[in-house]
Amino acid sequence: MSTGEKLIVATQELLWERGYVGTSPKAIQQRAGAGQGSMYHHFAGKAGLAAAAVRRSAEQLRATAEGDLRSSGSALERVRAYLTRERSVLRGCRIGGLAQDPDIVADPELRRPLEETFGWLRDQLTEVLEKGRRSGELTAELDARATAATIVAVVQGGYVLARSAADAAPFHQAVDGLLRLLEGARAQTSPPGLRPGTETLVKSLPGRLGR
Amino acid sequence: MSTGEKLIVATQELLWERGYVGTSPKAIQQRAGAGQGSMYHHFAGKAGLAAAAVRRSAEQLRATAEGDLRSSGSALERVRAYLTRERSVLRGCRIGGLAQDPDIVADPELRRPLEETFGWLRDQLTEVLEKGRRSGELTAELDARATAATIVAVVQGGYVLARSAADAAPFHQAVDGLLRLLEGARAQTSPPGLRPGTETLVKSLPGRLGR
DNA sequence: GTCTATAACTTGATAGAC
DNA sequence: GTCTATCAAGTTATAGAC
Repeated sequence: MSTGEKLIVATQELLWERGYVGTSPKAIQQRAGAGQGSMYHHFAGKAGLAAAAVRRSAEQLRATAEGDLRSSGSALERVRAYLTRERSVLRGCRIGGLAQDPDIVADPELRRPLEETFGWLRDQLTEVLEKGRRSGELTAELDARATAATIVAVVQGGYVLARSAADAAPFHQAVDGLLRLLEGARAQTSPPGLRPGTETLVKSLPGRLGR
Repeated sequence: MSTGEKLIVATQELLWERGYVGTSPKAIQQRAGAGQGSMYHHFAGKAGLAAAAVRRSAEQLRATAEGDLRSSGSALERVRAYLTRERSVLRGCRIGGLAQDPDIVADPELRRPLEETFGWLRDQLTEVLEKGRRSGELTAELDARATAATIVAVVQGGYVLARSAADAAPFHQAVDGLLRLLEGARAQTSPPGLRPGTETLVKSLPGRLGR
């Protein structure tokens, strides 16, 4: 691995662990096994190196989410795959965690990858939900765009609750609560073309929020 | 206001704006209009002062949330009051934002107010939802505890999305999506004692997720 | 490309005068 | 109680040797 690469990887790790404000060039150099001169030769200071590291982390997050959301199955199964993927909950989100950092949100070049990542993620989820709605899996009243924002927010907020409690449980509880609510958004009427009797409709109700 | 008070207030502001790692004793002293000696006379260094400030912010957050959740109305109306209260969305949560700070979560004295605040908040919401469930307003299948975690997570995650986008819209969208899902958790059968006809049941369905 | 030296400044705290 | 002086260590670079 080149020195430039090592510096980016070290910066990614430190940004995740300590944020931008809490990460010093010295710490980056030590972790990367590179000297001062190397760092300033390859990058334009701390901000330039951080920008490269944040863009890299954003790419990786996208690749991972893409795997979950493009899995086979119904819309709800894809959303469930995304929500229940294994995560290092107590470490938090590599991208979302940076949103709290004042120097990240103040610098457009550092903030843009965050905005783009969450925008892309909401777009992907919106598409999955909208397809589920149009196929008759989800209720016609579902607002796919708003629901997508809710899903992403639950994950990001779950991290906050887990780190506050030093325990992953609140994260999983929040996800569980969301999944139950989403199951309540399954269409009660059948997809276009079928005509269920009233009895079918009524019988399906008690299980609306069950697993 | 006493010098001790001024130092606490200044620290509260700076913790909100810049986090713990990003806040220096010097900045606190300047904002409070106090010298080095004053600060170290009243508090045991940066950590001690921060602990007092975090506890103060936690108390204030609780008082505010209590006002929303103890308002009159149905369970859903109380939850809605909490979720739609006016917030300075782009500033983020004074308490939740600190969960990202490595030095906050590493120090039990600094992290405990966060854990207690979110624990208390989830307890309050659980109680509101459970009352709604038992009264027949909400579906019997609702998991009050998990749903409470989801609600808190949406707010905290909404802040993350808004700060990432430098725009309050994603916050409001996430809350909107959650409120629509919660309306889908309204009981379809009437409270115990009433016996609605099938017609009423069917007619109520199309509005399940509407406003 | 990578290294060390140096610089100007900030950080977090202590000492002691008043 | 509040102030200024002082301090060792760290921060974010730049300069120039190799």
